[in-house]
This record gives sequence, structure tokens and C-alpha cells, in this order.
Amino acid sequence: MKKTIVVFGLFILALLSLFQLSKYSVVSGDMKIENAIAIVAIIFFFIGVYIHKKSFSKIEKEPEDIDITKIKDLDITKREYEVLKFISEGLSNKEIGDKLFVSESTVKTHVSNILVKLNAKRRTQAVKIAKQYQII
Amino acid sequence: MKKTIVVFGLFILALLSLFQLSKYSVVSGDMKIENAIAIVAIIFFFIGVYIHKKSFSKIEKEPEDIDITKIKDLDITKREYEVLKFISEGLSNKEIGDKLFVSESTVKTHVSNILVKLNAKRRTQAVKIAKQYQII
DNA sequence: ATGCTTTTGGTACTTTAGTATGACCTGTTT
DNA sequence: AAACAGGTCATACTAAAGTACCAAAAGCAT
Repeated sequence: MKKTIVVFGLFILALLSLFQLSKYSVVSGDMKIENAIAIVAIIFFFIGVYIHKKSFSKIEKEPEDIDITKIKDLDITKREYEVLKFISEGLSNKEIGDKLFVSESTVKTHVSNILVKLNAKRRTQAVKIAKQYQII
Repeated sequence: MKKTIVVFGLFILALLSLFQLSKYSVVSGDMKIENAIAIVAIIFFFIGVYIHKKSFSKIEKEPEDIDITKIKDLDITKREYEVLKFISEGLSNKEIGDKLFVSESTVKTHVSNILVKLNAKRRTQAVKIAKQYQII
């Protein structure tokens, strides 16, 4: 946000500089008016592209971040959430257990709790629901 | 693609028109040179924004639409693809069979083939890989 | 027509996944 | 201290999922 303001400020300065430059050039007669306008046109074309790119990259990132509020609303604990992430990665209960240094039994417990909390019948359905909630 | 070319053509025409207009205005002396440049700057700023928006909306939509070429490269058949979609919806083999009016055995056959073709060990992993390939 | 691929479906089997229940330990709250 | 929540793990069970192998019907291309 601050960055955008700074960039805008610089653009305004550039605009003023161009005005001065073009005025001088016309007065001194060593540059044609068409060239001055063309340069301004090109510069502001790219300024437009740049500004839009900046503002758009923010909009793009919005759908990517996770809904932490929703996770809490569903009473999903930290450990359960870790397991959920691994499920979405396609790991088996055994593999998840190895990654978290716990037994397969423990993972099964977590998975069962996740299924109840997400109201899912299967782990595949849990992944789908979790993605709809944007929690993964 | 064609649309972009047409839009570009119109912009070039606009550019030429502006040149004529500004030249006339300066000669006739009823418009200051600063104003002319300012107008050009503003117009091309918005042109830049518009062009970037157009090109970006295409980039945005690309991740959304499916890579049909990849599906064919993986030798995934129509039926297998249907099953794959239902897997990603979180359905069980039985439920998929009911939806496609085939037996659970048939679905199992398809699922096994999908796993081999996607090089996955589990249906959850198949979903993850399929999403990476952008085929679902 | 005759290969070819796809789709279908079965049997028999092994492996995961998931449920139910109970237990123990550890911080945190009351 | 007692209650509570979170995490751990086990046993025993049922239910899906997945593999292997086979076989037949249907669709299609040469």
C-alpha cells in the first residue's frame, strides 16, 4: 500500500518533469511537437501497464490465502490441520505418521475427528470440502 | 487473439488522430502545449491499463481451463476421466458406479488404470497430481 | 471382416481406511 | 485440586480401496 503511494508520487514527478522538458524543447525549437507527444504517450502507456500490474497482483493473491477464521469455527486443532494438509497431499495414514513422528493409530484418530468436523464420509471428500472452505 | 489485433489497430488510429489534433491546436493557438501533452498522457495511461487488463485476464483464465493435451498424453480415456472427476468430488467407488450406471467392479478397474497412468498410489494422490497437471 | 481400444464385469485377494472404545499423559483453566 | 482440552496410542472390528487376472461385448478404423 505504501509502495503504491511512493510509486504514484514518482509518476507525478515524472509527469511534471516531462511538462518542463517538453515546454523547453518546443521553445528552443530543437524537438518537434509530435516527438514530444509520442514520448509522453509511450511513457504513460507503460505507466498504465505497470500500475495495473501492481494492483492486479494483489487481487490475484487474495483467493490463495486461507480462511483461518473458518478453521477455528470448525474447531479444527493445529495437529488435525497438519494431518488435513498431508491428506490433501495424497499421503496415507502411515506416511503421515512417519512425517509427524506419531503412530498410524494417532493419525487415524485425527483423521476420524477431521471427517466429523468437516462432515465428510471419506478423506477425498474432506479435501474437497476443505478446499471449498478455503482452509487448505 | 483477433480481438487484440483489432484493439491495437484502433489504438494506432487514435494515436494518429491525436497527432493531427494536437498539431492543429498548436498551430491555431487555441490550446496550450501542456494541455495537449496532458491529454495524451492520460489517454495512453488508460490505454496501458486496458491493454494489460486484457492480456492479464487471459493469463488468469489459463489455470482454470483444463489441459486436454495432457490428458491425451497420459492416455486417459473419456470414461477414466469421468471417474477421475468424481474421485476429486470425494465420491466412493460405489457412488461413482451409481452415477455412471455401472458396477463397482468396473469403477475399480478404471480407478486402478487411473492410478497407473497418473503414477499415483492412492486416489487422494491421484487428485493432487491431476490438479498439478491441470487436467481437473 | 479383422484387429484394435475401450468399456464392462467378475472372482479372489491384500491393503488402507475408518469406527468404536478405552486409556494415559500434559498443559490450561476454574 | 479438579475439570478440561489436546495429543498420544492400542485393540478389535467393519468397510472401502486397490491389485491381479481373466473374459466378453461394443465401437472404431484399416
